Amino acid sequence: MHGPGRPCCRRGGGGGGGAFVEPAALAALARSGGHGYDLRREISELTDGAFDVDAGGLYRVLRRLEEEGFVSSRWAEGDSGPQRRDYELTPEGRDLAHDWIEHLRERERVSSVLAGALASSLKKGGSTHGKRREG
Amino acid sequence: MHGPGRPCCRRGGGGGGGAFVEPAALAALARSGGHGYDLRREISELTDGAFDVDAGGLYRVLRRLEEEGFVSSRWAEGDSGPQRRDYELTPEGRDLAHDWIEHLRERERVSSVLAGALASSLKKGGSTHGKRREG
DNA sequence: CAGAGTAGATGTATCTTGCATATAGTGACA
DNA sequence: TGTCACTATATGCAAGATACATCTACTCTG
Repeated sequence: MHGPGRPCCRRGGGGGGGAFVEPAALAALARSGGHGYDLRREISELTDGAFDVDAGGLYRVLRRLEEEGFVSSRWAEGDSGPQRRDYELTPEGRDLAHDWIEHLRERERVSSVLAGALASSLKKGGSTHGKRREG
Repeated sequence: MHGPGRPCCRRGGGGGGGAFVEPAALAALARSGGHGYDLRREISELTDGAFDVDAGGLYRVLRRLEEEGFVSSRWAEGDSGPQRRDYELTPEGRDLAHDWIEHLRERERVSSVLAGALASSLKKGGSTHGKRREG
């Protein structure tokens, strides 16, 4: 997005500038903790159904986050069903979440600016085309 | 993001849900048209420097967009310098831009909701951790 | 046993991005 | 002339992210 080497949302190549699954997982985790399958519903509720995470992708993110020390997990003890893994944010995870807040705010702003620019230019151009360098 | 097969920002796999370069290019194009190198500055100005596109990536997007019929281009005729390619939005490109507006608005909303959820949960949890189910 | 639902995980294709690098014309400078 | 910087376009490559399909495993229902 802007600079490389940011601790959050920038790990190397590209991929959309950090994307949504990671912060969504963090947000759901910060709200309710628990296991992955529930986290998915939490995310869906948080965003009013606008953002529905792929289950496989969520587990993948959760495990990556754990590898990096941002969440910790353990198998739940009550075993009356399929094994559940309970996730919890670590202090580092909360720091990461803080970084994400700023990043998301900026993304919000960029989205807004871009949408606005698109809307105003399209309105001006109307049905022909919006090139106002028509000498 | 939500459904597959959307004409805009969803072409198959992943990649951040459509990302920013394409809509940024569209926005710059809708505002001023012109050639790629200038479009880059336009994007930077549009977003107050918050979003600086990689030049190579921009050209790549521009060409893809052209392949798909959303922009058209031709080599500029005044040749007192390196060859420039002038880009222009096609009517299809304006339709795509319209789709992007809605998509960006939603992205704006999701970013906002996620940032808000993160912020409020983190505040509640403070230094320990915010596990509690609103109860 | 078959089927559905919960829960977790992996494989793979496709896409996006950032960085490095190549090409090419023009002007500045030694 | 040779080199450097700037404008302008373009490609190669590595790193990451996502969607979809698929696999395992446990439980309950019929």
